[in-house]
Amino acid sequence: MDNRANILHCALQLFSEKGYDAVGVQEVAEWSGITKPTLYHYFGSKLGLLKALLESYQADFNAKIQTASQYHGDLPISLETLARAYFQFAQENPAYYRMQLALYFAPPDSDGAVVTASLSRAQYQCVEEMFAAASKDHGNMRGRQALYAATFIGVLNTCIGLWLNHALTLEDDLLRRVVRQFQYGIYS
Amino acid sequence: MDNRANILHCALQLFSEKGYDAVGVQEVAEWSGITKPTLYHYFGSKLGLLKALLESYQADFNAKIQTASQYHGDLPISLETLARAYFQFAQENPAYYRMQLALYFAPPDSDGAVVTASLSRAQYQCVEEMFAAASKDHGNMRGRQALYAATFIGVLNTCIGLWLNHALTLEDDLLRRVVRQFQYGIYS
DNA sequence: CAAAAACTATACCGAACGGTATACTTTTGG
DNA sequence: CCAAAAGTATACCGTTCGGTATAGTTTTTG
Repeated sequence: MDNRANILHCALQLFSEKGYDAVGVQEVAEWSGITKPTLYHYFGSKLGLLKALLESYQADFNAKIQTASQYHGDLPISLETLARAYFQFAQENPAYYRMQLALYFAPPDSDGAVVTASLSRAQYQCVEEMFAAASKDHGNMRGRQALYAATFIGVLNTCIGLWLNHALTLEDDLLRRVVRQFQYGIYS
Repeated sequence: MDNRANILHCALQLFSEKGYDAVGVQEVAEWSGITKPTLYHYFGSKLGLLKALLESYQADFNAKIQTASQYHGDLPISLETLARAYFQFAQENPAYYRMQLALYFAPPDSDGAVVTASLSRAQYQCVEEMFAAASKDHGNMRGRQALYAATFIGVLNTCIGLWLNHALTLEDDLLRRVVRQFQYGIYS
């Protein structure tokens, strides 16, 4: 068993359930079945552990969003593809999504928020570019790509947040409804 | 100067900027110009301090949302009134709103999330009841009050979150646009 | 005016914090 | 086969954590 991967896995579980600040290095080491110097050998510091964790997942996530946010001339299809990518990633990595969501809304001076900021910005930009591309076909959207990107991601995150707290299920039915509601709102 | 109120004020600033877990009791005491036993005299524990802080603000906030979420037969007006109440409270209490937002998305086993849960549920319920009342006049909405409440609050929180990070301004223009977009999405 | 209640500070508790110096074992490469 | 590099553990560092015992000072109240 790979120690490094195992530490990352245990850290993700703990961070996502209790929060980065509330989890001690000692605790991560114990859950991983190793000792602190081993953890420090691989990650250098507690913050280094968090960075490694974020990078290992976010690279994959951002790549998927990048692919899904390509605009091919049909906005409804693009929105649905994008929403599906978000829902699918969240369902495949619920613990990570929970942690990422908490870090995104974490206080600005916290360690977590600082590290997360740049990673989530890249993703946000992909979506904004999709709306910018679509606005060529939908004149009345012009100049509002940023707001659309933010609110669309916001709605998706709202749904995923509810799903993580078992307040709803991420069915295909919900996805289509949410996308349709958003899309009709734009056309107004 | 009232010590109790002063401690609450300083705690709010620190919690909202650095996060509940990352702030020590000692730190709050120093900023407040008092010592730890004084703080413990008033609040009993660190968690007691957080509870007192939440209750002192949330009572006011929930009352305002309760008032603003009354449905008087006109959904567009209700939505706008409600959105205005959210924006106004956030603008009047930016530090508190930042903290409350962070706590809402905090990991489920963290102290903050447990304390926040019940408070935010009351508010959520007000909004859901508004949509339920409105669905009598809008048949096609029936059965989706919960989803509408969640996504509407989600959009508002998205906007407020962006405003807190200086990514946009909460102008009346934005408010009307967001409300209109949401409302047209419903009618679809 | 005295006694009880409320308030505040000094000094301290054990535990946990993030992090490391040192040494020992295992693996790797010439 | 040996040496260098990588990996791991024991034991410890100083600091800060949340919380408190005790005692002194105000303020309120009978």
